[in-house]
Amino acid sequence: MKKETTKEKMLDAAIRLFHTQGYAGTSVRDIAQKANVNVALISYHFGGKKGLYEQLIIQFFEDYLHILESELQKESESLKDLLLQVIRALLEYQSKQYLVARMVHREMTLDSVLVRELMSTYLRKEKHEFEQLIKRGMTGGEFQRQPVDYVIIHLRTMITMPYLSPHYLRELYQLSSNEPYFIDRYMEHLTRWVHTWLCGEVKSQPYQSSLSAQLI
Amino acid sequence: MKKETTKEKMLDAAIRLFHTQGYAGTSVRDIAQKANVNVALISYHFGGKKGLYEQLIIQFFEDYLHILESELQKESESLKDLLLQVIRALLEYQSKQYLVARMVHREMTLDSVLVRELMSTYLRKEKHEFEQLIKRGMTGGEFQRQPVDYVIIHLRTMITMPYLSPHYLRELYQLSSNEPYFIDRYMEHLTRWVHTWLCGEVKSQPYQSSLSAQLI
Amino acid sequence: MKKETTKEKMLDAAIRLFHTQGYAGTSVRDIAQKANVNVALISYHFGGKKGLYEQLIIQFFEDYLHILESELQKESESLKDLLLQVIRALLEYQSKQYLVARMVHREMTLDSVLVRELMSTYLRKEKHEFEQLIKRGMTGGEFQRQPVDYVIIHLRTMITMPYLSPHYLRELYQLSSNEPYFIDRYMEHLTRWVHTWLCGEVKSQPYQSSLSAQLI
Amino acid sequence: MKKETTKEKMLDAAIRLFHTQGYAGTSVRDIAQKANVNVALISYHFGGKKGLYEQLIIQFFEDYLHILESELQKESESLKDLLLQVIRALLEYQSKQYLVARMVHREMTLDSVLVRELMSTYLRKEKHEFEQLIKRGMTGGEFQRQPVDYVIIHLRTMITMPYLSPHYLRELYQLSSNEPYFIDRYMEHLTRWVHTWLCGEVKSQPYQSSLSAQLI
DNA sequence: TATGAATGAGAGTTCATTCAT
DNA sequence: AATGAATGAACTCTCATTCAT
Repeated sequence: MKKETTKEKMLDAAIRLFHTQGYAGTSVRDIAQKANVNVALISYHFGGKKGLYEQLIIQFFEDYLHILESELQKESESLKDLLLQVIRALLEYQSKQYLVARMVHREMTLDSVLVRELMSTYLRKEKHEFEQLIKRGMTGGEFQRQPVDYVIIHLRTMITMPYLSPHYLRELYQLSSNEPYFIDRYMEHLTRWVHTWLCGEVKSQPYQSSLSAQLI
Repeated sequence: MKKETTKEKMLDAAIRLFHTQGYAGTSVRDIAQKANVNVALISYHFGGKKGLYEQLIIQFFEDYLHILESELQKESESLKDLLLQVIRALLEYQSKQYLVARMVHREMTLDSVLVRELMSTYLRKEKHEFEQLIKRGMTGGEFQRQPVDYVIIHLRTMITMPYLSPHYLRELYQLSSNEPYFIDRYMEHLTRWVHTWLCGEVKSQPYQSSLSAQLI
Repeated sequence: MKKETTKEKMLDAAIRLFHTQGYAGTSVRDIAQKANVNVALISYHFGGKKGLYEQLIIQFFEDYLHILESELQKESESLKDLLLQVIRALLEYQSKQYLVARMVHREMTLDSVLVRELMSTYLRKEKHEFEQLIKRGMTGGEFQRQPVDYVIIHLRTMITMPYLSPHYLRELYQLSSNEPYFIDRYMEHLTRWVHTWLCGEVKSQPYQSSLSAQLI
Repeated sequence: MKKETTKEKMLDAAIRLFHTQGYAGTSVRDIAQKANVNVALISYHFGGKKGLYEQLIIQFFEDYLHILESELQKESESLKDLLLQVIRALLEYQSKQYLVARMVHREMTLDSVLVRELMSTYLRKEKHEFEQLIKRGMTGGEFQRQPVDYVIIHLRTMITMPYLSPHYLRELYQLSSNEPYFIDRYMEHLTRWVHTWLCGEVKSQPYQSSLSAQLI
């Protein structure tokens, strides 16, 4: 087993606590205690609580965007398949580190200088990439013509929802947004959404799914 | 001009600050200063910061549920129209006091004792009401058969989205979730969603809208 | 006996500690402990350690300048007597609160924003008042003509010396700058200085003083 | 170009910072950063912050006293000239390393164990040397009889003044105590002081100086 | 109701020093 | 001789609440 460095221990502890209690609700002493390291090391290694926090968020967005862009460069039979592939990749990435994902998405609901900066760098790019894809599909006739903005908003809402409302899903539907099982099920739903909504395909027969039959 | 009572001044100030900085990020001194009242009065009137906070949240949910339930008792031509009427009412209610709405929805993304209590009282009821409506529609053939849970999750996600991601909408799409204009536009989108997704109506012709034509 | 208010207790304790250990060498806990009050009250009443410090210094200079100006407006037989009267008044004022005086004069040897501000407000005025007096004496023939600046520097140096070098005086000469006895003795010296140096009076006979005879 | 050793770099940085912010107001990290060396080296080379500090002060006094004593052993026409020669030598020494001089003289205004030790070793010797000189002059009739102690205090005050109040001189009189020009001008003043005060010479004519005429 | 003072706990950060390398 | 990490104590200040008036 690989030994965790002090920095890693601190990052891990911080993620857990920020996720549960939020940034302002978490003290550096909490973090240090959970990580079993000296309190002063947070300032030493990250330049303070805020620095640690921002490092986590920025790292998340860097990786998130990298996945989005590299997925979009892959080849695919159709734009529809490409889109579904991208969606799945983003869900899986978030699922893999769902604590950070939840922390980040909640942070983005606040109105702060940091949030505005993150918006104008990462989310602007994300929006641009989605736009390109959707517009190409519309031009090529694969996607139905409709307001692009609302499509993207709708799409993004559904991609982030499991990490913005994990407790709602868990408490009321016994769904764990961080388990692979959930992604498979959720992808079914999203696939249907892409087919009917975006491509305008007529469903010739009633809904059928071995997996989710019991939920009807 | 009506004079604001001390309690009202405090509530107003608290809403603004909780909305901007979150609960833990707001101090009672901030609130008292913004409300221009003595700090000790927060403990006196609300039994402390937490009491003030909970009062705001509970009041929101009480009203929210009341609207949901009273709308559901109204008569309507079809369940589809009833559903759309409910959606609009909930959007309008949240829009009317969007600061509280944003505060509440963000709070629900945390994991605390309070959240779990709110879930099991208010959101459980909300889920139940939606379930009744959807299931009735499916039984009667008005709605397509599909997993009810995912429909509700999808529905609720779209109803709360404008108040969970207001800054995203504003920064990247110049959309203000608290303006009546937005609700009209957003309802168009949701109406289409209900028609195609829930009712399975085939769109015989390309998307047409005088309002949003320029967005295509 | 009059009861000391909390603010007064804090000011007293702060003076003693700042005097002994300097500003940076004194902690707010030291002050609070010595004053027997809660630490938080320093921030509450003075807006922090720095605020308390500055209040002490500014108060000193305000009073110092007030004494200087009011003494200068008194009537006197000669400018020489007026000057000596002013010197004595300033020495007595400093002696009365010698702890603050020492603290302030030491602070003025540092180079900080605060010091520059104090210089350009209080010490500039002090310089101006001295200048007026000296120049009047020179014009009237009472004082010998010589570089005014150096006279003032010399004068001020001697007025502040007992409070800048109290430990030197105490350790090596057993002189206590805060005792009335010292002022009388020191005034003898300064009187001679004013007579011979400023007025150019010839000393017709060897030095005679009942008080200081033993020191020859 | 000569390369500065690590120890020298640290000493230089320390002098600058102690001079500006005082001992307690300067952190070892400040020093290490300014010197561009590792923090731990301060403890390694000097046994800690205090060690570094004391080394600077003791070095200053050692040199100071050495100059005083060696100047006093030189031959001179008169004691008056010898005294003036000593004064100039001490001013020049302090001027050469005015940062340390200022730091040391300010430190001596505090009340600490270190200060008392320095007093009883170096300043006691300084006092003794001055005493010898003055008393010899009085016995020989060259100096006027008067209280020796006050003469020495007065003398020492004027020798240290430029390094105790450099900012006062700079801000209000545009005088730089560390420039050779200043010493020349200041020596004029001190020479006059020695002549009139100590030797009791009658000034037969008004003050005349090509250098300072404009200051009258 | 309303106020300003007071409280004790805890916040984040910096401190001088020590340690293993 | 030099380094970067680590330590535990101390720093100033703010926290939510309580108290007497």
